[in-house]
Amino acid sequence: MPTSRLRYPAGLRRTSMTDTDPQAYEPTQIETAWQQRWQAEGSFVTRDDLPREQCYYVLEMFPYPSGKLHMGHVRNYTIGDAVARYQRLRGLHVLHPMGWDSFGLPAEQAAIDRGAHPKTWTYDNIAHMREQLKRMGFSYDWAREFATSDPGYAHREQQLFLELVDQGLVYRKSAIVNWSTGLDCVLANEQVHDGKCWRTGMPVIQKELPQWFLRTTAYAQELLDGLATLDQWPEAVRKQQSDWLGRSRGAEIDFPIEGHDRHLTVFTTRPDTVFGVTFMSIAPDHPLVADLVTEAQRPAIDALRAEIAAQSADERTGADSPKKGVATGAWCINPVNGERVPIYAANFVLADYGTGAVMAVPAHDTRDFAFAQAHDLPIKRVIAEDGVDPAAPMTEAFTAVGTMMASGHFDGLRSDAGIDAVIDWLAEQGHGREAITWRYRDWGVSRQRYWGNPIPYVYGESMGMVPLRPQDLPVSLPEDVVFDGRGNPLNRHPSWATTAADGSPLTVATPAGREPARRETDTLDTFFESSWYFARYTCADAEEPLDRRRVDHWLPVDLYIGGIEHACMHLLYARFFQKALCDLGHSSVREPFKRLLCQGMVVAETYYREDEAGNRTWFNATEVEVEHDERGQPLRATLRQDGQPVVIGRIEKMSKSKNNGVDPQALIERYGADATRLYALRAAPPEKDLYWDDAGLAGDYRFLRRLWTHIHDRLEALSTATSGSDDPADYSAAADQALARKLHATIKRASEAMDRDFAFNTAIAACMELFNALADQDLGLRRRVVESLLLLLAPMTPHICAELWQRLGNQDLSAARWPAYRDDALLEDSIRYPVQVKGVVRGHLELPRDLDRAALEQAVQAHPVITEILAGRELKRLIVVPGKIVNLVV
RNA sequence: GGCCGGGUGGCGGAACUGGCAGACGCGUCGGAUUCAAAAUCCGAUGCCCGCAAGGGCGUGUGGGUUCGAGUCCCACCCCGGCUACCA
Repeated sequence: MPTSRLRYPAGLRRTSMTDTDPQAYEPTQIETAWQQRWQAEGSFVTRDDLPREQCYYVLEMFPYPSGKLHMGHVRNYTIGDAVARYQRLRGLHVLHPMGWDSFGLPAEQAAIDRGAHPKTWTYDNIAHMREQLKRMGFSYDWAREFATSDPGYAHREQQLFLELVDQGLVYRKSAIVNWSTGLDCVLANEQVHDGKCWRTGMPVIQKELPQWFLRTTAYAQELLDGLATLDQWPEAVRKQQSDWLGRSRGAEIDFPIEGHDRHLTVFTTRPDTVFGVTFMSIAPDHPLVADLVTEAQRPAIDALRAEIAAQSADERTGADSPKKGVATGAWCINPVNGERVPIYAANFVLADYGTGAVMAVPAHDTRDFAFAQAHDLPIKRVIAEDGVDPAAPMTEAFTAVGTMMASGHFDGLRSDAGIDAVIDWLAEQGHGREAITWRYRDWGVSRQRYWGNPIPYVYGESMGMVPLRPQDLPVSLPEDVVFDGRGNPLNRHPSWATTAADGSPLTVATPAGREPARRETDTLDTFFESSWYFARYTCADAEEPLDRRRVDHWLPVDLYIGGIEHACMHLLYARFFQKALCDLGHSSVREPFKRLLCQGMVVAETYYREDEAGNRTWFNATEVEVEHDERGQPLRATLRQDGQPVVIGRIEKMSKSKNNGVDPQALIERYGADATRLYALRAAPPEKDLYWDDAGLAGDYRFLRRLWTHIHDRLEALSTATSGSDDPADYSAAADQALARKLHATIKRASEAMDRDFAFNTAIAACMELFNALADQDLGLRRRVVESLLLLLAPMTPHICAELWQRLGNQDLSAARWPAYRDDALLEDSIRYPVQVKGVVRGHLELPRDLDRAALEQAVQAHPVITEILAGRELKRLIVVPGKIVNLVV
């Protein structure tokens, strides 16, 4: 029979008949009651005055208030909450804050689409999502909540911006920028994915504009070095950041230009090949090109430059875009051997990396080799390949280590050692120097948008750009703005840019008095706000941007949880910011996040139909009926509405476009927050993708209800019994001893799973196993086991555990501690050894635990099980591993 | 192309340093209950052969090391993510 999704579980459907039945599991009632109690008692408000070793700071990446919670949030925040509650049970004082990354473009889009003011829209969303978070039972310290668009936060951020200006970390320059055609706005390099805007997917083009930059590259080396200390970060993130920083060491070499008194300076990581240069490549938009080009070549060069200017970033730098080069007609001299080499302008050379010019060594560089072949340029071998005739014609570039040749007095040197030798020699001769180049660029922070934090600068007619004085802050956004989707609304406001806070005309001081001034209308990239919010949580009430004592008390964050998609954006900006904050005197902790957990995506099945044109209509799982064969394999899917088949598509990340999302609100209403949390934690380890399956969630709901019913059916007996000993030795019945041992085994498994890598899934499985083992054992022991289960599950499903704990007659669960286990309590007197023959298990034998190897071997050989297995075969070798296994070799 | 993950039943996933593969959950099948269904409870469930006892095969593929390999080594295939002319 096909199963329908999102069935009402029986316990909920009967509400009208049973809502007075104190025995029924009613998640909504229990959960909201406990949530109100936690709120009223301020259960999760955190102090700042306890010794740091007794404290724990767990943080999840705060959300953009898009309107309502989605499953990704639910998963992320459930993981964080389970950790927070676990650490509290462990006796630690936990800081677990929440807030809102509330500046950003969707608010303006909503204004354009629906006429809602961005501010109203944003704060309405926050109010709704806050209620959803509370309904999930997350244990946040709401006293520290803020939104980054709050005047208080924005004001202090402007103060920090001015401090960064004083520190020399802010500058403005005209630059070629990534311009999103979707947003009408500049993007940072990190926000361009595959040549497209990371938010809208619209093409990104190159445009020249004056821009504000943060000198992030000043910290490039420290950002790279710091990665080595982040040993509790996933290797993948460290690798991505390291690649993004992209440090290369090599040499800058000056090539005199023939007929000019200037040099063409190149950057190379292979100075050992400098004797093999046969041409030069220069970026077409390099400033020297105009001076170099000969009249004959000018039309061709201009054509190449025009082509590049018209290209999008994607077309220009895509891997399979054709490589084009045009001779400039100019030549330069290789300073190491006096050879004359032509200078080409080439589209694959980037003006803003290195020096914007490259020395080309076709014999030892794959791309130069291809270019030389295409343009019929000479290929000159200067590194001999071991075991290969150096005179033989080359069919491909040799890029590995070999022996230097045709390189003057360097001949015979290994090329890897030659790098340093050539750099030293070039420096002596005055032809070059050692150089380090980074792929990482300064962070462009200007955005031509309304709903962002204004950059606190003004422009005077004679004074030019001037930072505001701290006493002139804050710069507040005007409320009366028009949103029509065309450019920056701040720019077109009639008076905001020229009016001071008190309503008078805006002026700026000059040596001769005051002159009219105009405000900067760019606002800050929203990554700016998320670069220091984790520090502000430690002192959300501080008058100053940050209270150093409290920042240093709580930082670094013990565990930071979020998606890996922020590896090179948020996580790198935040690390940069923390270092800058240190140098501004706000902190002395240079790395903000001690341990990082990147949770996987939430994925779900997709269903669709395709029309003749290949357009797909996607259906939500709630609209679809799936049939299985008798093995449980899905056979076909049909749309409920018309009974006609739909295609079962791939499993993909939940998204609007694939219509495979699930609304957490509906799940909470139907199954409760505890069941939803339990599923999010149980169905996959945190760092792996979570496959969404409503039937799985229903199973978790059933587990909770079984737990509830089990205790209630025995409530009178259990609550009047005294919690018994957990020591197997205190029981005589085998079933009691076994249960006591299993209790220790379960606590051990759960504790290790939590401590090692937050493997909630295995911790929960262990709890379910222990629950399944409950039968008619000793009553006191069973009470002990049930109480332990409630404690072990409390981080995951806090409401039901707190409620049952209390109904058993206990004080508040929050005063209790995570149960302890003893290794010696889980050992049995005898061990059931598997007996293998040629690696295949053929039988078992039960032997006392404390036999040593010799005694064990004797016991094994004498055992009838062995004799039977060996019948007719000769034992060649006997392997006995105490405590593990018996293996017979025949 | 480069880098990083990952391939285990019908599905999600277990398996600490090599030691009984498939814990736990879902699904499926059978049974109880029911006028009937839903819900609930009990049982079975890696695949193949067999009435059964039992046997054979099994952790992407092919080799190797070992008494013993999901786990270690070599080669390859497939999937996912990130990155993409960085000199």
